[in-house]
Amino acid sequence: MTSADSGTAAESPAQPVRGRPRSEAVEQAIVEGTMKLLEEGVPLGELSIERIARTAGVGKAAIYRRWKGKEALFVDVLRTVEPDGPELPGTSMRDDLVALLEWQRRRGLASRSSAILRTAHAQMKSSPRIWEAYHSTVIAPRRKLGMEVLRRGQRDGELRTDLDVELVNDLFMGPMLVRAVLRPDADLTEGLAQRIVDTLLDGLRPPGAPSVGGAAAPRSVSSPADPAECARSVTEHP
Amino acid sequence: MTSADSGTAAESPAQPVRGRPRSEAVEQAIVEGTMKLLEEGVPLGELSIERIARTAGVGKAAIYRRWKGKEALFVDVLRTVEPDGPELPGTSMRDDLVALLEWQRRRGLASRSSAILRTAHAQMKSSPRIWEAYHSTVIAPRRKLGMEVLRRGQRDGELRTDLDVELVNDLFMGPMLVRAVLRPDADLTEGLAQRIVDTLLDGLRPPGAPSVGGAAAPRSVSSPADPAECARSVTEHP
DNA sequence: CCATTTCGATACGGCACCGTCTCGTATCGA
DNA sequence: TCGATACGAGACGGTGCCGTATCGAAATGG
Repeated sequence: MTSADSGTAAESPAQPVRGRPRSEAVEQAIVEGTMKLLEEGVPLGELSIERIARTAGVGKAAIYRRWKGKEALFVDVLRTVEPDGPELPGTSMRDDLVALLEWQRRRGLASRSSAILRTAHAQMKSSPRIWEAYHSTVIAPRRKLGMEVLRRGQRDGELRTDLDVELVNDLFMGPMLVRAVLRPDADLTEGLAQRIVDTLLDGLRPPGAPSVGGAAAPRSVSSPADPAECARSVTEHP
Repeated sequence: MTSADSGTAAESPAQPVRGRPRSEAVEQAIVEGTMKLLEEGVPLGELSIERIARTAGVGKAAIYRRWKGKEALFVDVLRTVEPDGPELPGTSMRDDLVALLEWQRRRGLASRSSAILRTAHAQMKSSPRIWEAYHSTVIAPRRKLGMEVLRRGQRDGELRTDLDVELVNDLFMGPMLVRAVLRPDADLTEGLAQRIVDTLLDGLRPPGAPSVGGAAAPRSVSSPADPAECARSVTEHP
């Protein structure tokens, strides 16, 4: 994708590579060294090419030969470290959601992924390029996956159809993301994914649906009687 | 309270201040300048005493006279910028939760608070002192407040008693936090707090409990018998 | 009036890093 | 064998920041 060149480049169709080829081992050492530093909690601001070169045991030139600067390198590392998305069982929306959340939970437990995740979120405000790369390669696909699961759930009668799937997606992912990303000391015990999904489903499942727990009376949720007159009452704050 | 403590000595009980007193304006200029830089997205790693002094229009010595270093200053800025917690209406658990989430939403919309919040989260991994200060002065009290609201809700029959309040708290706060803190481009439209709380409550409310307004059907959520209650359904979603 | 302390400004030596460039060596294609 | 390129190492001048010190000018109390 964008800027792909900077990445593990060397994809030149017709290239009469004349001299010594670039060492793949050096490539890996650089990325690995960067990840190691990131894992140790070194913020992006304290990362320097010289320090990475020292850690990786390579010369500075070897890095500048491949990447334009620290930022481009970081984007590549971001893409490299990202684990593959979870495999969805496909048996039901509920099971798929559990799988998605369970994957997030494990990811939060992995220090490598976790630390880099944090740094990425930290820097995205100051560096639109990093945020752009991270969003398009990591967040967007995962989010899209969640949406599809939810929409399928709506078709199959596992999820109320009167709700905005964007919101529902955040209702499911939010709690786990907060624990995995925002709070380093949070509880991420086994079974958390199921608990979240099932607790939420108890209210999200449409009236007559079978599955885990029985649902009860029908409910009509969002049909405002008269928006005009009840519009405020909660909206004012000094 | 703002300033004048934590960082440096300052609070000496009986001090025969002999010479020229420290200017309160200088104090404010320093904190204000730091906030301005933080707002602009400058990460903590790129913040320097010299840059702060330049921005604030003060001498470096004026800063070193008050704070031990960049970290101590940042902790003080953190405390200063943090807005007061929300006032809870106390009419019901549901209303209190809406107030809590609404406060988070507004906070997410305020660029100042938001940017500093992000930076704080970014740096806490690498700097335990900052995380400690931020956690004890900001996160812990707010979290405690949420817990109390939920426990009171359990006592009053507004919330199922078979659920872990820690988890429930994350179920409520997670979605809003994700949008406010993690995703800079997220949707934070008016009425989001109500939508989250009510959608979740539809499953969190114990079986036989009456709706907010009381009376009638257990689960008929939005049959607005009470105008104060129908505010939740105001969504104006694009 | 004078000692004391703060003010902005700035000079100081030191340090880490920047990005480029040059070594001597290693490794490829021709 | 030879030209080209990559390798680690590190020299190079430049930049920005560090934390301290010093300056003359305010501002306070005794």
